[in-house]
Amino acid sequence: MAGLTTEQRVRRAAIKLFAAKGFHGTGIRDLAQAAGLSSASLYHYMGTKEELLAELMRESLDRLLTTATTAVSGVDSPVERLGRLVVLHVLTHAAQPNETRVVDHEVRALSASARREVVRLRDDYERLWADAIADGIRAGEFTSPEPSLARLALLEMCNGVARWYSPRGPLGLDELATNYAQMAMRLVGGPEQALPSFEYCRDLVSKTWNRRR
Amino acid sequence: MAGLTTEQRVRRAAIKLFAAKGFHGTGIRDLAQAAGLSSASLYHYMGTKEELLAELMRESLDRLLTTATTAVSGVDSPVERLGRLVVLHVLTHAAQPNETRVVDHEVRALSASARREVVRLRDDYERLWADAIADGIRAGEFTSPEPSLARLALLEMCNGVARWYSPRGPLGLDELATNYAQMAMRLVGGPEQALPSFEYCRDLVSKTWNRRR
Amino acid sequence: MAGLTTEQRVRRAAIKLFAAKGFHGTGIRDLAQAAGLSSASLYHYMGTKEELLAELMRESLDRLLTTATTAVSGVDSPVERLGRLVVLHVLTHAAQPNETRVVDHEVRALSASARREVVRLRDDYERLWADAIADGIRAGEFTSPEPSLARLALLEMCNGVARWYSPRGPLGLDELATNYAQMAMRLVGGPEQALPSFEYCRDLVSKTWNRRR
Amino acid sequence: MAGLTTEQRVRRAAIKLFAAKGFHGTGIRDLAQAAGLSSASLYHYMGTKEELLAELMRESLDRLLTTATTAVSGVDSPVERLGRLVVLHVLTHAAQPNETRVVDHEVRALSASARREVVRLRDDYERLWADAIADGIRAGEFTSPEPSLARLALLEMCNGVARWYSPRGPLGLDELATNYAQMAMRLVGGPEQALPSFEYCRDLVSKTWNRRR
DNA sequence: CATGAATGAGCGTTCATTCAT
DNA sequence: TATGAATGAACGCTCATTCAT
Repeated sequence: MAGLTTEQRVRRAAIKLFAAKGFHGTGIRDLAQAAGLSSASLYHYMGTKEELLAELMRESLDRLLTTATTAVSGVDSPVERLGRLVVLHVLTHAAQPNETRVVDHEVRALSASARREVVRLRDDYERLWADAIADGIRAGEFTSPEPSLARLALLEMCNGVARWYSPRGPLGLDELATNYAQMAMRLVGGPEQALPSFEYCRDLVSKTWNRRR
Repeated sequence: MAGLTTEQRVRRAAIKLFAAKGFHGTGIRDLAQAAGLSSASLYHYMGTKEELLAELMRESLDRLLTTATTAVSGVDSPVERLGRLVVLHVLTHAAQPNETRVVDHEVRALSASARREVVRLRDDYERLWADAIADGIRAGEFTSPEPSLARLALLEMCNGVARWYSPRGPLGLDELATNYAQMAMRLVGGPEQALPSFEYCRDLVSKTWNRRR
Repeated sequence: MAGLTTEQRVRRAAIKLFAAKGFHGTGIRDLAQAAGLSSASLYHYMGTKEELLAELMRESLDRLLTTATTAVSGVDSPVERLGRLVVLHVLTHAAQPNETRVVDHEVRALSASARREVVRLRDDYERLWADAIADGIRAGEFTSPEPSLARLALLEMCNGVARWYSPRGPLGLDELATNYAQMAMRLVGGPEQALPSFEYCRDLVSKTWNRRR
Repeated sequence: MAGLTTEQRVRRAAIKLFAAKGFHGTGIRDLAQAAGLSSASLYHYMGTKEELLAELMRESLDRLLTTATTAVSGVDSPVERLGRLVVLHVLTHAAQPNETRVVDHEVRALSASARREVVRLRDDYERLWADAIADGIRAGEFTSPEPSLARLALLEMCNGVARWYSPRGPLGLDELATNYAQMAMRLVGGPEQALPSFEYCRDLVSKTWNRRR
């Protein structure tokens, strides 16, 4: 925990606890204890508990969206674009499972207005996937009878990684990502040997998440 | 709500609310109101809130496991088995999204002992998938470099259905299930034209879920 | 429990539980279970919980007062009267410890009006002791500088029996009663060899408590 | 109430209410009101209601045991020892009737483990009495056919003081204590003119109870 | 910055009691 | 007689939040 500001410690504690026990299952006192503060002091570093959640979610989605936009912009090949999206998504979910779980599970805990923002970010992100799939079909590289279904299936299957992947397990990040990219390509009927550069994606993810808020 | 016993009304209310707001986000008074009772009366029909959750989860998983076991037992072809599992899973998640969401999201809210039971049921269920995939690979019908990854990817992708499918949307249950079966076959490199009987699976699911507890 | 009416079972259960856990520590459901009834059925045999307590206390005190009045009326000797009071009191407290404990501990749980009745009965009972002591002093058989103090000391010391006496312990009822009578005589400076008839008192107590309500 | 910390106010309120209405008859809201706090604030100054009770009882018994041990240690004469024990006990029960009533009445409300501690303290205390009586008999100064009975009778008779003594009544503490010492001596057949120093005992009690926790 | 103190509101649960059957 | 069903009120306790210091 050395080198972290108190605010960062609060946010880390929140992410960890919200991921592990849920937003409603995490008390303000749990948070305070995990951050090494009194519960009163917590309020120097956050608004309400719900505002903290909203911030964390917006930030996580922001990073994901930014990274993905960077990765696919200017890339013509839909195959390459979809491949990059899958690998980025999987790497992010494997490397930041707590952030990811919070984003995926706690939308319902947000107030209406915060939820709207988050949903909009999520929609923007999913559009990148939808576009890659649609372009791939148009270009004759993918064959999906129901492109929306494919998108949803792909996203859910990749989200799942956050729920079970462990760096102490048998699979390295590269194998994990490559396998998922292959499964994704198969799922949309694309060329499965055409996989994106793992190193490129890994560096992109790492750059995004090491950048301090 | 006609024709339901009070206990059933309580359980339905619990499933709906736990699915919508989470276990910790649902108060006993919410539950009572949704069931049309006072909060004191609730306790004629349940033990503690947590015991109610545990019962609901066990029952849902029990049904899923029973249905799936029925569907695959005695079937030799791994392709047919996996196909049926996918269709059953998708139909169940589309038709009973609340039960399913609770099962998938609220394991962490269970006490240690209840969690053990639920995890065991889930493990039994996943074994059916693992066996079908492993047998398919052995028989040369599937080609998956990492069978466990394939199983996890398939399950997560099918779970997702409960989060977004709406019977009022453009897709019917048959299209939904058939598409998922096709995507699943592609994902494991199997023969995608060999799809299981939708009617058979639909009847099985319907029989399981119409049976009153 | 054979041969008891349901009402008697209820009263016995109440006495036992009120003695063991206190009036406020005993729930209506405890009572029902101990009496072998549903809590609703209980109300066929009692008024409110508090009325039940009041009845039990009045009845116990009534018996004690009646027995004691019988034992001392027409007896001239204050020594004999005080001796009988001590033996009766001790025997009652040893044989009916639950009734006694309730009477001694739960006055505060009564409503004002019920408390008044109970206190009046108690006062009548204590008057018998006060008279015996005063007469003994007047007759030169007792020497107590503060007769009220002696009365209170005697009563409390005898009440204590209900808190610890066990028929399975080393002391029989006769030794117990005789010893207490001796200690009492000493305490008021009376002739300690002049002890009342144990058999007479035992029979009186036994007659009083075997009489069904 | 001036000069008291909030914690002390809470404890005083608890002692007063537990004594007056019993542990189970006292609600957390009663406690809060008597202490001048909200029921939530109460929990800054105590653990659970039951832990508060246990603390209060342990502390009261601790003081009693300490005072009594001080008073009798190094004293050879059993007559003097028993006399001091009686006077200390009576003074304590007259001066701190609430503490005393709680200790004497609410043992049953304790959890098993707290009860064990309290009973052990009580046993240690009663041993001082048992030793004084046994030594007195051995020395030929007391004549008690059943020493245990004498001990129990003495203790109960002295406990009673807390139930009725009022400083606004006709008796001063000195008369009260002296009379009880005399009655006690008579009860065990000891020399009743040999009474312990009232002033010594009064100062000891007062020192013990004025010491702030 | 940091926190002890404080609280209104609410938590899950149990209370004593009633009543239709 | 007997009870399942029902409930308003209260239980002991924790919640997220504020604020004076």
